[in-house]
This record gives sequence, C-alpha cells and structure tokens, in this order.
Amino acid sequence: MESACVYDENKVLHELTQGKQMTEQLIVNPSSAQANDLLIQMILSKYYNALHLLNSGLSAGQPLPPALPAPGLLESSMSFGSPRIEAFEYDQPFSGQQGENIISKKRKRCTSDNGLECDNDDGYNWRKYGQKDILGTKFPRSYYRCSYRNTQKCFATKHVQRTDEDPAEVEIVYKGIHTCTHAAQLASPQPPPSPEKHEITPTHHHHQLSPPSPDEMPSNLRTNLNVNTSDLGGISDTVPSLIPSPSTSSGVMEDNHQFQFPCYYDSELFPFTSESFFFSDCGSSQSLDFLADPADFEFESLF
DNA sequence: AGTATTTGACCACT
DNA sequence: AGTGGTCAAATACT
Repeated sequence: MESACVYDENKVLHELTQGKQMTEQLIVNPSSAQANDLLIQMILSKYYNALHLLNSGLSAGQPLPPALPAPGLLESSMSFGSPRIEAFEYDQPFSGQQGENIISKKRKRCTSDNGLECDNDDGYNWRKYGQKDILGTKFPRSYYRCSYRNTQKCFATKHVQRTDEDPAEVEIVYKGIHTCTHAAQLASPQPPPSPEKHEITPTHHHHQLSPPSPDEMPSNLRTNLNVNTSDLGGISDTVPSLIPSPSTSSGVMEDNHQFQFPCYYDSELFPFTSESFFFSDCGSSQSLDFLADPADFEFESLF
C-alpha cells in the first residue's frame, strides 16, 4: 500500500467490457426476475471493481478509504469492549435463499475475552432486536438492525452467530444496505484502519460478488461517479441510478448524501455488501471474473 | 428520563 | 407443526 500504484488500464477495460456484455445480455436475453437480479448485481460489481481499480491508481500513494469502517466508532454507542479481530473470512457471499436479501456473509475471529465482542466492530451503529436459538447450533443467533432505522429509514440488518466449531469465531450475515448518514460518514476518507488480513473465499456456486454499499465508496469517486443507464431501457427502473435522483428513490434521500441508492429493502432490496468492496489493493488487484468461470473465482486479498 | 437489551410471543414460510 | 425472523413489553443501564 505504500508504493505508488497506477491502475491497470487493461483490467479496467476488461471490467467495463464485461459489464457492458452483461448489460447487453440482460437486454437481449432477459431471463427470470431472479436471474436478472443476479445479472444486475454482477454488472454493478464490474463497474465497482473498475472504479476501484481507477481509484487505486488515482489515489496512488494515498491510503484507500477504509474497506472496513474504522473500528471503534461503534464502541461508544454499544457497550462493547475493543476486541481485536484476528482474522476475517469473507465466507459464502450471497448465500441467501430465494427471496432472501443476504448481502454478505463472513466470519470473524476474535481474541476478546468472551469471544462475543467482535461482532459489532464494523463501524455501524447496531441495535439488537432479537435473539433466537437456531436448530442444530450450540449458540443463539443475535439479530441487529441499524440504530438509525427509525430516524433515517436505514433498514440494514445483520445477524450474528457464534460458530459451533470455534466459539471465538462469529458468523455475521448482513442484509440490506446502510442509507443512514452515519454510513456516509464512514465512507469519508480517513486514516486507514489497522491492517487486518481478510481471507476472501467465496463459495463456488454463489459467485455473486457483492458490490459495495454506495455510501462506502470513496467519496472522491462518489462525487464524480456517473453511470449512464439510459441504454438499459426498461431495466433502468430496476437498476438504481448511481446519481441521486428523486425519481429513483422510493426512500429517503438525505441532502448530505452525495450518493444514494433507493430504498428497496423490504421487498426488492438491492444486495450490496457493506464491507466487501475493496477486494484488492495495488499489489494484488484481481479480476472478478465470475462469468468466465465462476468455479474458478477465487482470490485472496489484504485489505 | 432516555436509550439499549432481553426475552417470550407472534407471524410467515415451508 | 417446526423453524427462523421480528415485535414489543419488561428490564437494565447510563
């Protein structure tokens, strides 16, 4: 991360070309709504990846915005300690069932005293609203929603569960995207968090790679981002415009959001991961080549 | 007093 | 009927 890096033009072109091809496929050969949704997600992944590659070059010598929200932001509002995340595993992205809006799924391993406290270090403010014993698991699952659910109509949720194999490890499943202003603040450039290793091992069958929550995109990109969806015709109604537009939003559009997505959460939630966009740094940028061969889609990255 | 968490009950889905 | 997810009243905390 220290050495200056220039984005790989070919890689960017590759990503954009794939995005274009997928868009054409969507138009020419529309499939089921679910398949179309998947395609849309992949298209956006391509664009996001291209943007990130560009950003890597543009911000050469500068730290990237944090892929993970800065730890510690949450601790003032949640009575949790300061667990140290030992490892991060991006596990089974998009493993949601039909109609399920899982946007990311990952495991964290903690070294806190009780092994429970690492599940709230993602920088967002979560409020626990339920706990449930899950069949076949030793530990109950805790359900959290964004603290700004009521005030800002932010419907992001997650559930956290300790794994049977290793109680120190928790599995976190995120649903929904943050639309709260707090999320936007997290996306602002700031000193990068202490380096953590993130092992990203998407499962073979679910090769949908979640693009980032838009409010976590680099602000310098957010301000300049412009994705033309005019060619998408009818599907432009289902693809959230990256440019805030009253007509695209069924939800709240905060004035201070330079970049916002529509609120589809309850029914047609658009699946963006909250923490999984910046897969690569300058030294290990990867091609997210799901379409070529999803089974081979595998990468590992240091954030 | 205001806010967050806990927990039993309820609901939707299969 | 069983299960997972959510609600909401009670409780705890600051």
